[in-house]
Amino acid sequence: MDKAYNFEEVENKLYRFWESEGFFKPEINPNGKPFSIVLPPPNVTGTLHMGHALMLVIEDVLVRYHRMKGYKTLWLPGTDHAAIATHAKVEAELWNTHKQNRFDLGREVFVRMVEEFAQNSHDTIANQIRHMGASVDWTREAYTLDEERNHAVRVAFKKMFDEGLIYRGAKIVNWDPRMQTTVSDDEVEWKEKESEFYYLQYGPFVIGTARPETKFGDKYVVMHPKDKRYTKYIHGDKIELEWINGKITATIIKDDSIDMEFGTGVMTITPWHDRLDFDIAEKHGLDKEQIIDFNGKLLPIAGEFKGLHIKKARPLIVEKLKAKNLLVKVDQKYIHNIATNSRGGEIIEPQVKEQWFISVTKEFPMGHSELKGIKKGEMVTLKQLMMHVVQSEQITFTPNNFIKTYYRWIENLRDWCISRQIWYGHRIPVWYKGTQVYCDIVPPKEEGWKQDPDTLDTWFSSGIWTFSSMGWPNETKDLKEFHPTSVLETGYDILFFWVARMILMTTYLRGEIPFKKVLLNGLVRDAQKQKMSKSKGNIINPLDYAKVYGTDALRIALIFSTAAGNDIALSEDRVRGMKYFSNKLWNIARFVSMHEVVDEIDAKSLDELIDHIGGEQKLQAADRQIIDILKKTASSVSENIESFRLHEATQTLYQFVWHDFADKYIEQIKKSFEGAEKPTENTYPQYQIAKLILIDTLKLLHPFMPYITEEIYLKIPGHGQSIMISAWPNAYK
RNA sequence: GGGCUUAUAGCUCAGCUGGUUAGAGCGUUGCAUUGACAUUGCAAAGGUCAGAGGUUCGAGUCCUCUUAGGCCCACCA
Repeated sequence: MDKAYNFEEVENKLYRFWESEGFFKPEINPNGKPFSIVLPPPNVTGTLHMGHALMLVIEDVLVRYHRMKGYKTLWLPGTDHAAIATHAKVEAELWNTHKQNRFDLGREVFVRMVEEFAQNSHDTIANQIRHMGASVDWTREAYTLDEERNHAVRVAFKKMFDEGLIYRGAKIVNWDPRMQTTVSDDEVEWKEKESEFYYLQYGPFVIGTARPETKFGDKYVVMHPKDKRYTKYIHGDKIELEWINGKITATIIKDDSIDMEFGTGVMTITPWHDRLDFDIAEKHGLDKEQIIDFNGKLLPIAGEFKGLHIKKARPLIVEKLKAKNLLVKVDQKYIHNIATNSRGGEIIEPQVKEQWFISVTKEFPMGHSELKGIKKGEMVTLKQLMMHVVQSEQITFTPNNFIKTYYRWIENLRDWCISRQIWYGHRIPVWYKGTQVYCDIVPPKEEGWKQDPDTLDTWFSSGIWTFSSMGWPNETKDLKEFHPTSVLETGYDILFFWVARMILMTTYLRGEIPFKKVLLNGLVRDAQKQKMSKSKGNIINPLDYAKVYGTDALRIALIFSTAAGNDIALSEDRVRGMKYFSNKLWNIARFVSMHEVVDEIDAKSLDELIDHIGGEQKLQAADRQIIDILKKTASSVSENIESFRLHEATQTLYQFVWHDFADKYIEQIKKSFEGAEKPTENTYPQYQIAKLILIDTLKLLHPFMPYITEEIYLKIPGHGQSIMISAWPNAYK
């Protein structure tokens, strides 16, 4: 063996070897029980980050372990078109380089541009996945926006449309005036901001607002029915008052959603541009008027301010209010939260707009059901399905405290707005002709139908990923064999976005769960526990570490020190330490292979060897001891992997390899042969014991450090075809 | 406002269902060693397990409260 382990050379060589031999395919264990994971498809928005690396490692450990245990193991790879994220990225770049937006290019040209970008990202990402050593079955790769998946999306949409779960409605949505699209509640990011807070004279009342530019249409004044200050006003009373652009008639509304403690306890409402106001208006059947257009400019209702952008209009409006003596006072340092689009950063302007929604509270008769406790024909809602499968423990969570978070999210869940006005994504399979609406998988044959211009929220297609990636709606062989999947492993930050949506879509569309176990990993932070972000400049490309210390070192460093679900502070020291560990392992192998086996027996396993020498009692004390520790290590590693305590498994292995095997056992062997020219086996095969212990150790380490273990394994005389497909060492007597 | 979560050696963290002298990596100190490995070995220093109370034969581990962080959700006109 070479003096040093050359990981660069080995990694490329071995990955190609594994892949070309078909070891990543489930068919390598044709008769095993199925074990399946779908890779959370990375967004094609650029390159993979450390979080992806962690995800790949955890999943690869589970997959390699099960494969060695003889399971028919499928790890299905793919990438996600990520609709808005990819679209935003390309449009931003277009603006930076050419000062153009998508409307300047037109739909077709722009989409082609995004597609090209997506393809490049895909290629980079696929390469990175390979570098990490991920044993995914590339022959089954899928994309959330390829033709097959598009078909699946249409089928899913149509079914939900036909059953009335997808509906079109004018509701208040989060509108991004710059990107010209709606975004879902989950995509809204709230940012704290300090601004002025104005108190305005509204007839006999004083009302407070941070947004005077929305107040033109305010003709309802709302107070709490129990507020003693306002008992003389009765619900429905009309009062005349002077307002920004002249006299108006206001109507008194009593509603208990008003906070009596806040300000004067009185407010006016702007139903078109505020969710709470919208709800109050809906409740009492009040008028709603649009004040701001979809570009953020004031409409004719604003009178002289018409056509002005709200940012420019505000100071002018305040000035006018002041001149009219309607401005009572201004608080300067009012801190409130403003809604921004997490995909672009623009301030969200709530708007009432016709959009497509999935109803989570509408009752429908359950279709085909393999869910425990829910029968076909039973009336259910999507919310109930989502709750049920977790409450009944058909799906379990690790760490399980996330269950509570999950429940709370569902309890507060509103109908899911699934339409977007961006261009990159699955086009909504609905066509219009006059007032007619047509929904189908294929366009209507007659002329004159126009397709809905909107695209679907990216999470719609990711929601069906566990089965669309296996060929649904066709009942494929894979689907029958591998669905529901065994484990869904992903970051806890997309619990709502993705995990919950998959549960929703899968229980509804297939009447089964998407996965049996959910394993959530934490965020990878830098050594100072800072979130990695571009603006902080502390992003580490996983491959940078892999290049310096080897992929194996990076892999085991990522899982060595942190329990599932906790955030990881990844330090370079840790990765370097793990490189030293690879070196240790390499040198153990060198030592063991230095000595030719000259004994009459060349045993294939420790059991065989022990039998040969006449039973365990014939072993020397040191040998018996190390074999004993190995057995304990093996069973604890298996146990820890199965219960997702991967860090425990690696710590146990580290301890065993370095401190038990190398420091104690091998040092002891060296001593026992001290002075000898060249150690020989004689009658007691101690080097064979060491070799066999090494082989089992390599196997136990293989899921974590696939490359170096394989490289050593292949160098040991009498090895098998590959450690990847060798049997997991759990069968000691 | 609601929920989750963290506080263990100088630093970063393990410690699963409560059970003998609390562990690892890095760092620190001393010694050794150059035929597997200096990316080494042997040894050492270093912790009132945030604080208070409780349950228990026994608590870092369970319960209550306090203090100080972190995260998520809701969103205040």
